[in-house]
This record gives sequence, C-alpha cells and structure tokens, in this order.
Amino acid sequence: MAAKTRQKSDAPDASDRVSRIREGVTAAILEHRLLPGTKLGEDEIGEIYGASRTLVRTALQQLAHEGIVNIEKNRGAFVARPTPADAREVFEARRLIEPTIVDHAIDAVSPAWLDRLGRHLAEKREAELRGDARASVRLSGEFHRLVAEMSGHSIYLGFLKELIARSSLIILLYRRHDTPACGTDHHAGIVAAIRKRDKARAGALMLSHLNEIEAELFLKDPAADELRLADGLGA
Amino acid sequence: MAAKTRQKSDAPDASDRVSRIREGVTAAILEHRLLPGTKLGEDEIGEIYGASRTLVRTALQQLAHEGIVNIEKNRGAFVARPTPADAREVFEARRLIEPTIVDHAIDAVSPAWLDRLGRHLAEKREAELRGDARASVRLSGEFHRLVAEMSGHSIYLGFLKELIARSSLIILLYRRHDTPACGTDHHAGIVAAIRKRDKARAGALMLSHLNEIEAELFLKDPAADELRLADGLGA
DNA sequence: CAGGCGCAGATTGTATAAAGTTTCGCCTGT
DNA sequence: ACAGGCGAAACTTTATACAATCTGCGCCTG
Repeated sequence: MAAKTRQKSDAPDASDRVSRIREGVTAAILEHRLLPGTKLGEDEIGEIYGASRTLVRTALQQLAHEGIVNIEKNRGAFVARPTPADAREVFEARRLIEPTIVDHAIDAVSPAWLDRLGRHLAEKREAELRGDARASVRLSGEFHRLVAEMSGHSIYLGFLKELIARSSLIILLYRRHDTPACGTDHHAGIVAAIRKRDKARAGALMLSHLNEIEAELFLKDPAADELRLADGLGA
Repeated sequence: MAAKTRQKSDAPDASDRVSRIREGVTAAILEHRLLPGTKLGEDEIGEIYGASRTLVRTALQQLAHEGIVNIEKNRGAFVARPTPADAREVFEARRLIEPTIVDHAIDAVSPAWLDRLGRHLAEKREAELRGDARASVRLSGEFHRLVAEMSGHSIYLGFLKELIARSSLIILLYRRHDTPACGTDHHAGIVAAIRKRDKARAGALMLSHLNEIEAELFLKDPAADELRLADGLGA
C-alpha cells in the first residue's frame, strides 16, 4: 500500500512515544496534579507509560529545557520550583510578548479562529460552573496558547508555551489562598476586542489581565527565601 | 559578584562532556564553519569528542530544541536551514526583546560590566582589523549575549541565545554578498549610550541596529520557496 | 537501453546491562 | 543515649549490543 509514511516529522507530536510521555507529564503539571519538587523517577514514569528509561530520559531532558523540570546531576529529575525572582521574570516577559501576540492574532483573524475561541470560552465557563478546578486551570493557560497559535508566529508560540507552563507552577506556589482563579471575564473581553479587530484595546486588555494575575500572587522576598535556605543548610 | 547564580542546572557546565559537545558544535555554527544542511552524524561527532553516541545524542537533542539543528526521524541530525519566514520571525522577536534588554542592562550597569563591554569592543575591532571573519561574526553575536547577561534576566537571556544562534544561520544564508559585516560602530554607539545611562537612546540604537542587519538580508519570497518545494515533491 | 525491484551497507532508534554516585539504615564506639 | 562511620540498596549515568529503517548500487526484466 501507499502507507509509506513519508510525512514530515515536523508534526509536533502525536504518535511519538517520547512526545506522549512529555505531554502526559506536562498536562499533569499544568493541571496541578504534580507539585513542585516532586521527584520524577525514570523507572516510575517508564512503567506508567510502558516505555524504557531511554525514552523517559529524552522526554525529561526536553522538559528540563522548557524550564518546568530540574535535572540535578546524579539525583534525578524534579518538578521545578520557580523562585519569586523567576516569577517576576516570567510575568515581565509575558507582559512584553503577549500584547504583541494579540496584535498579530488580529491580523490573522478568521471565522474559523473566532469559532475556536468561542468554543474555548464556553468550555472554560462550563468547567468553572461545575467547579472543576483542574480543567479550569488548564484551560486558563490554553487560552493564551490558542491566541499565540492564532498569531502564526512559531517563535512567539514556542516562547509562550514555556512561559505558560512556568506560570502554572508559579500560580500554584504563590497564589493567595482566597482569590478566585484567573477570571473568564478577562478572556471574554479580549476575545471581544479581537472580534472587533481593535488592536489597541485587545493589547491593553491582555496587559491588564496579566497584571491582575500577577497582583494576585504573593511573592515573598527572594532575599528572605534564599536566606532561610542558607540558614537551614549552614546552621 | 559571587552572590547570585545559585540557580538551576541551566548554568554553563563547562566540565560536562555533553556541554562540551554542545558548545563545540554551537561555536562551529556561530563561526559559520558548519553550513546549513550539513549532516551531523552521531558516530562522526562522537569520534571527534571521544564520547559515546549516547552523549552525542543528548547534545544534539538540546541543539534541536534551540532551533539550530533539525533532527529527522531515521535520517539523523542536520544543521538547520531557516526559511525566510523564520528569518522574519527571528528578527521581529529580536526587535521586541532587545530594546527591553538594553533597558534592564542600564539598570544593572557597573564599572565591571562597562569594562567587560569595552574589552569586547576592542577584541571585535582587532578581529576586524586583521580580517578574521570568523571571529568577527562570533563576536558580533556575543555582544548581544553580553548585554543580555548584563541585564540579569535569565529568561530573556535564554530566549536571546536561541535567537542569536538562529540569526547567525540566517545571515549566512541570506546576506547580500557585498555588504560589510554588522558594523562595530553600532555596538560602540550602544555601549556609549549605556555608559551615559541613556535608556531611550540605547534602546533606539539597538532597534535601528537590528533593522539595519535585517535590511542587509535578501529574503526571497517564502511563497515561491514553499511552492518550489511542494512541486518538487509532488510532481 | 530504461526502469524497477531487491539486496547490501550504513545509520539511527531502542533496549539492556555494567559502572559510578548518592542516600539511607544500621551498627559500633564513646 | 547519641554521634559518626560503614555498608548495602536504589538510582542515575554511561556504554554497548540489537533491531528497525533508510540509502545506494547492481541486476534483472520488459
């Protein structure tokens, strides 16, 4: 048959076993099912996905490069634990990049994309209605990724994927207990601005949206954090 | 200056054998000694660096994640060949990020850094004087990395390292034959603005510098490029 | 003589086994 | 009773062997 599979391996990930592992772990981190500092043993993961350690190791190295996993020499891989300084850097980078991304997304707007955005909003709303915190968190990040895909900028998309994954860990670590999750209303407003092709408004809304997320965080003083670590180790 | 840098494994492990391979190949690409499309055989590299294929493979995967190497399934690793579309994206991202980086660098300016920048300019000038094109190209990129390090933003630094490496390939592929290399004068002007802590001027100079580099490129129509590829494969 | 089929060589993908390192428990000495 | 060191177990790291896949050349056939 013609099943010669000459397809370009450029297709991100689907049938690849390494990609399945990577996406599984990524999803678990994005849904806050894996907490920062969790040990990611190679045997353990390998058994779950029915893969040998070679493949698991490849996946973990990719995740380490994305900044959501730390690999310590001779110690193993752990879910990353971003510092408050990291958190500030991540959100500053997002504030810089995302308004630009929205701008490009509006250039590439189409009925199909608007439909996709609308369906996303509905899905998110439904998840929040039934109190599914995990789905809600995941979809919150997915919205931003969706806009980046829409923009057609593969480089921005790659950068943002990294930033979103790290943001998820940051929010898990530092969010004030009582504040609600990143509101759907913001996303809906951004979509409305995109629909109207109002670049200035869409960019401004994205910016204030990010500012609001960061304002909900309690980033303890990094100096105090490092000191406590040093004291605990040195004293 | 020994205070910070206690951060994660992303720090340059010069002693690691994998890192040595990665940096060796990266340097070769940055100095235009490895051309786009060059096959990077695992055995070949392994023999050069006296390492087993396992380590070579790890290094190549990291380079693939940085976008300067393409890994095709069951085919091997090749030096990446950025398309004109890629080139435009890379330079747009640089125009967005680098003025911000300069801004932060000025916040972190110190006599030690100014000295380092000055020494860099001298080294570059000397390389150009003796007509060492390879060193000149390498140092051109290094200047931008230096400013990013100075800014203290590890995320921006990581992004920019990727962008610089890709830029090197892009310049090699698409630069008009007769134009001179990216001028030292620009860099010197930026350093002067940094020295005066003139953020507005430094950012503007960086922007025009990037614009000038891109203007020296001849990016053939991506549509024509893709069509030719599709025709060649389909017909 | 042209074109396609098939085998051989080479190269990558994967798994498994050996080697080195760290960690934790236990035992001994004070 | 507690501190310190010794030893075993578990894990990661590295290397090597095996299997799958692709490329290129030669031969056969029409």
